[in-house]
Formats: sequence, C-alpha cells, structure tokens
Amino acid sequence: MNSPMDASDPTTYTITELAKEFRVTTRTIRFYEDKGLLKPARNGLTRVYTARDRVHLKLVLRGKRIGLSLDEVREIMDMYDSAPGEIGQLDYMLDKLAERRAMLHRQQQDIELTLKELNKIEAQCRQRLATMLKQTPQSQVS
Amino acid sequence: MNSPMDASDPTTYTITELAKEFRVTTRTIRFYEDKGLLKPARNGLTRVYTARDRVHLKLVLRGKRIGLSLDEVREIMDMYDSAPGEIGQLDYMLDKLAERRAMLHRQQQDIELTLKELNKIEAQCRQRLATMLKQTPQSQVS
DNA sequence: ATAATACTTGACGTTTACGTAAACGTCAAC
DNA sequence: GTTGACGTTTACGTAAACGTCAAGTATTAT
Repeated sequence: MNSPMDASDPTTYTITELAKEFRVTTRTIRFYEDKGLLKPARNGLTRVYTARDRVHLKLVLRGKRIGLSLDEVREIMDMYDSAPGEIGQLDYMLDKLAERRAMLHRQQQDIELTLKELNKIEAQCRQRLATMLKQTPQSQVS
Repeated sequence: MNSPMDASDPTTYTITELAKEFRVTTRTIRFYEDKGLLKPARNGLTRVYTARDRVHLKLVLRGKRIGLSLDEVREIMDMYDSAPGEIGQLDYMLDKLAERRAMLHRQQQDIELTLKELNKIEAQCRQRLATMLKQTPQSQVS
C-alpha cells in the first residue's frame, strides 16, 4: 500500500518546483492562492504543496485553457470539494454543471468548425505556394 | 442568380441589428472596429454593415469563444484576407496555422477531460441527493 | 418646428490576470 | 560571515476587453 496516488502521499513540492513543472511563474501561483484557488500548508513562512495542491493547480490551468475565469474555476472547485449539506446546493450545482456542459459542447463545435476552416486556408496557401514556385523557379529564399 | 449568399448580396445591417443578433453591445462592435477587426462602410456618419461584415463579426466571436485574443483573431483574419504576394508570408501563415491547430487539439482534450469529470461529479451529486431524500422523506422544497 | 429616436465620437472607469520592483528572512556552501 | 539561491510580503503597474457617461449630429414622427 501507499501507492504514489495514495491520498496520504507524503510527496511535497516547493513553489518553484510547481512553477517549473507547469510553466508558470511563482507570482502566478501565489496569485492563485490569494484568489482562494490553492491553500498550501506552511513550514514557517514557506509554502509546502502536497500532491493534492498540485492537482488543484493542474485543474486551474486546464480550466483557464478552456476559457474559464479564475472565479469560475474556484466556484467549480469549491463545489467539488464541499460536502454539500443542503439539497438547494446540490440543485444549484447541477444547474451550474449543465450550464458548463453546454458551454463546453459549444466550444467543441467552434473548435471543429475552426479546424475545418484552417484546413481550407492551409490548402489554399499550399496551392498558391506551389503556383508561385512554378511561375518563378528562382525562389526568393534568401 | 443573386442568391442570398451572393458576394454582392445587397442586404445591409445597422449596428444595433448586429448587436441584437449576436447578443453584444454596440460599444463592443465599435470597439472591434477600433481594433481593426471590422471595416463597415459609412452612410454619412452611420455605419453600414454588409453580409461580409456580419461574417467577420461572427468569426471574431467564435474566435473569442475558443480562447483567442482579439489581436490573434485579427492576425488570422488579415492572413485570410490578404492576397499574400510573398512566399515568406505564406510560410509564416502555415506556421501560425500549425500552432493554432495544436492549441485547438489541446483544448479539445481539455474539454473531454473536463466533461468526464463533470459527469463524475454529477453522478455523485445525484447519488447524494437520492440518499438524502430517502433519509428525510419530508423534502425541504419550500 | 420640435420632440423623440438612433447613431456618432471621445474620454474616463472597471475587471481580470498577472508583472515588476522593493525590502526583507533563511539556510547551505564556501 | 558573507554570498547566493530561494523564499516571503506589500504595493504599485499594466494590457485586454469592454462599460459607462457626456455631448453632439442626423433622421423620423407628429
């Protein structure tokens, strides 16, 4: 037991380790903490990040990539974490989930459309390029 | 001839019409013009939008939804519009396209992952909700 | 002719997501 | 025992993407 994915995984990280791994600045990580997205433990003053904190950071960055604001990310992460005592909260959460799902589906469609158009443009580009190279065999590659 | 999708489609739009249709403010549309994303004709002072302008606006909004900055959107639209006289420009554009494609693929993966996790969360929610309703048959629906 | 309506151009304000600089603590290595 | 490397807080700065007046023009309705 005590696999690397154990909840009690004792592995910890420093702020710079995480910064390097995820290609963000330490400033960014502290900023996320200010915003309530991360709550690392402390050893004296210095922040100590657990595997769980690492996952949280990963989720924040993924959220950003799909177009969520930090506030929205926090909202979702809070919902995830909280043991919701009330039915109202659960309903609210289901609403939020549906809403988010719709947005993501829409985004998927947008991306597909965009990729198709990019393909078209690329084809046109390559065609033009070929034509140009035929017409002026002395290519202008400096 | 002269189908509704004809390039010489004479249909025009006012700024408020477009604003309503796309659920943005007129301020936003003018802002996009300031940024060089739209170049409507003018009738005296008032802006007159053609079907082509409408498509441009649509592209801008889709671009935003997939996480592009307005500058990036303009860059792409410029590339699209320009009859690129130089091979260098075409190469540059192909680079940009590849880069963008990679980003979109990554986003698709992010979205899939996120949707999967949302499904998990929702299942947990529903389960809890069911459990709670069993334990306290007098549901608190006010 | 006047009032209402729609459109225009500034210009400043706001929010988000950090960057950047100052000024200081801490601990290992030389 | 001081020099780096790394950490900290506090605070101001900034770019993007609009929002929000203010004040003027142009057209339409009555």
